Amino acid sequence: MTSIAKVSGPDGKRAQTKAANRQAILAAARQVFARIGFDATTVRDIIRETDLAAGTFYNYFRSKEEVFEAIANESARRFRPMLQMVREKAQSFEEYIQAAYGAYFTFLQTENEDAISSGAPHMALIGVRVDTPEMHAIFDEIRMDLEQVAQTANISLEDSEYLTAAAIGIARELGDHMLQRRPVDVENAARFATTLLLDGVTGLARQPN
Amino acid sequence: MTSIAKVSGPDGKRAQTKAANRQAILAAARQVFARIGFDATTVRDIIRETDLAAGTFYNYFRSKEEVFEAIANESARRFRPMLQMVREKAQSFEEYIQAAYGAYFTFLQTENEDAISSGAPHMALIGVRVDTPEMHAIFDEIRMDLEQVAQTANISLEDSEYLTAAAIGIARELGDHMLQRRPVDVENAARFATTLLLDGVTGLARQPN
Amino acid sequence: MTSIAKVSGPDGKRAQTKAANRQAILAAARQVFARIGFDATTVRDIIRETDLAAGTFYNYFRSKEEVFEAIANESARRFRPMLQMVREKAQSFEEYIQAAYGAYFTFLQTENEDAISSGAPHMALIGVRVDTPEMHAIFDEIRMDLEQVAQTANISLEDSEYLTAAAIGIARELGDHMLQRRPVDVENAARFATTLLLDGVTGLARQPN
Amino acid sequence: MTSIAKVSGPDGKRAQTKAANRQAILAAARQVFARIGFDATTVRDIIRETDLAAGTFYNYFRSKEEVFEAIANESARRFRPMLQMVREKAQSFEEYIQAAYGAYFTFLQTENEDAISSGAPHMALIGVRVDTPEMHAIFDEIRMDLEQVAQTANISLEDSEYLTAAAIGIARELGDHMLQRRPVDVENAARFATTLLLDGVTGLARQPN
DNA sequence: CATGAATGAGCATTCATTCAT
DNA sequence: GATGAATGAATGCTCATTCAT
Repeated sequence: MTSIAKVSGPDGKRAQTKAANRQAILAAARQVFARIGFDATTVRDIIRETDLAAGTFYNYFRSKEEVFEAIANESARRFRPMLQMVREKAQSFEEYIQAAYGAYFTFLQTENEDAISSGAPHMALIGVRVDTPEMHAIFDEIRMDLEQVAQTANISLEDSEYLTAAAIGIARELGDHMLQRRPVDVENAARFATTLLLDGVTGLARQPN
Repeated sequence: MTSIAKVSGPDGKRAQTKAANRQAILAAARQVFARIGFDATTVRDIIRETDLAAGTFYNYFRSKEEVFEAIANESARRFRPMLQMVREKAQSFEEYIQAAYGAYFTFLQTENEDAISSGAPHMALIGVRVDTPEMHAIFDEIRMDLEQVAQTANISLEDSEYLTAAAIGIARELGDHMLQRRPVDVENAARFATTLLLDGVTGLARQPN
Repeated sequence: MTSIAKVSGPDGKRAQTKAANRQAILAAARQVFARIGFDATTVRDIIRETDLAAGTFYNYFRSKEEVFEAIANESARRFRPMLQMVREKAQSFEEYIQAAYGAYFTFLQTENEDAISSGAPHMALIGVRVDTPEMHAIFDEIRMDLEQVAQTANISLEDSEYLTAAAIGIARELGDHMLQRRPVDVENAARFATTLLLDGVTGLARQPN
Repeated sequence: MTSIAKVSGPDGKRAQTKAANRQAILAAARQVFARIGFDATTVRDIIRETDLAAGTFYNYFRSKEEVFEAIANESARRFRPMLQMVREKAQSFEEYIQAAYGAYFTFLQTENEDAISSGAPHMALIGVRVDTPEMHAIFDEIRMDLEQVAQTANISLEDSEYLTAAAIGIARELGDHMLQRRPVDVENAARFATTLLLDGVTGLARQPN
């Protein structure tokens, strides 16, 4: 129950209630998605987690897909600036990778803070792990960044796709495991991923944890 | 339509029918899952792809989840021997990695052969990409294999989990992209993954595609 | 309650039940349409008048529109042969008109027999009073028949449409009133309509009821 | 958008607003009824065609049925004086019929002027074609007028109901078709209906269009 | 065992109506 | 008196599952 419907206090303006309700729905959706997964979630599940009535849902979203997109886009919108900052500040390929993994894992931790403390199982879904236009844009950004170094490193452009895929695969899978550990150690995960991507197992052997 | 039910011709051997129907359902399920995805699939969708009647489904499976598990376990059961062979034949860490990625990508290609030729979109889901007990067993096997080398390479045991995760992340993501390319180039993907895992970008730069 | 669901007697074959259920739905729909009108009717209203379950409706029809069409087409299919017989037997324009009105009013009475005895208000809707392809075909038939005489009577073809409209208007409105009277006097209504159409008020004045 | 609500300009006379809003709702309702039909119309459809808010609707009407009745009654209230004038001026039965049909078809054209120019499909519904007390009053008036001549023409009183029904049936059906023609020829329709009612097909044959 | 129609719970969605502002 | 968001009953429809044949 997260809604604040029917706020009638001194500052309970219409607009505030409306925004609050929207947030209530989003919050409820996040929770339910995390708990039972997107596909299993019904609109009823979402509003049930709320003080609102069934019909009210449709004053804010047209479907659970739309809520999901809103959540995902919101995540993406929050993540992109971080990535941009990383790109702008990075002085070398190594730095870029290091900072990018750091940003992603930090972001992942932040996004799932609620889920982490409550122990919800599906949390990894509520990260950056979806196929939204916004998401694809992010992945393309990463790919373009990597392409630069791919050329520098004399790796044929054709495989920049594979390299991006691998980098993301590492991020995703490692991220899932990182979120399961207590305490959640962003630093360690980022270092691990960076070293692995740059130097492989060979590199990991050289600088043990 | 893959079922053999109601075969009453001269060679309509009754004895086979039962096993054949089970296979018919499994085949139909595989197709539908690949076409529209697991969650969108209904039991009706599956039996419709069959000569069988609705009720017959429940003579073989209790739910679509059970069919899915059966498919997944079947995949796992097919993949495990491959992995074991890889482990037994490998003379070094490098060889193991190389052979394991080769086996996985080959397996992926084989499993999705139908989907590949028909251009179905959800094929990646029908691979080894699920959380089944059988699946976990596979991942644990891999992890144990990697742990050996982790020790050898002087990487702390604590991170063998991360290493496994990363290796699997690379396999999954790279596998998805590999399946999208025409022709599907298993060799290339395996080489790429192996090199990256062993030596990282540094290694890739040394031996371009 | 008109359904015969779950007939399990000695002759209770599947096929029979199925046909019976279809008829049960049609009968129920006819009743409800007659009682509260098409638009006010819901699918639930229809099945409630039945022993069947909600979902069963959709085993037979895709929507209430489809039931309605089935009813209307059925009516049309029953009426057309009558009209054809009329056309074939008629030796003159007068005979055609007389027989056509007679056929229509008889048909109307028959169709609404249930409604007449139960006193339902919307019965006129369940006659031939709808816009179905089948219906239009009937009206076109009538128009073509009338066009023949229109030429014979030296009335410009352009107005055969008006003449048909007028003839039908008389039939409809008179039919409604006929159905309200007790006893329902088909003979009288047919004679009245025929005389009016042929000779107008002038004619009516000459041969009072 | 026909409402004048929220006019706050220099000439925004408050006093008019209330009456104006009522008219705005009526006008909007007329449009929507004409466009999609009464049953398909929702209160929301009506207010959406307005500058007003959803709740405001209920300050003026209790339901769409009430709006509809208001429209119908308004139509009736506009038509009755015409009919009275016809009755008062008519010197003979023929003149009465002629003038009455003329008045009705003219009225029909006027009422549907908007629909005619915009090509809306449901226009015929928005005429005099409903069962309202006001409507019945009109029909009774007509019937009483006709009864006079019925006696004069030596037609038994018992059938004045049928005669009225027939006259109205002709008017309705002919009216529908008249509205479909371009240009809408009121004169012609009135002459046709009059001749038919008075002398029937025999009469039509004598004075072709 | 196979069949396939019946079942009825459950979901998405709409909409008239209310009511705090 | 106007506003427009909230309400929740009502509807169409789907689908897993059962069961008589």
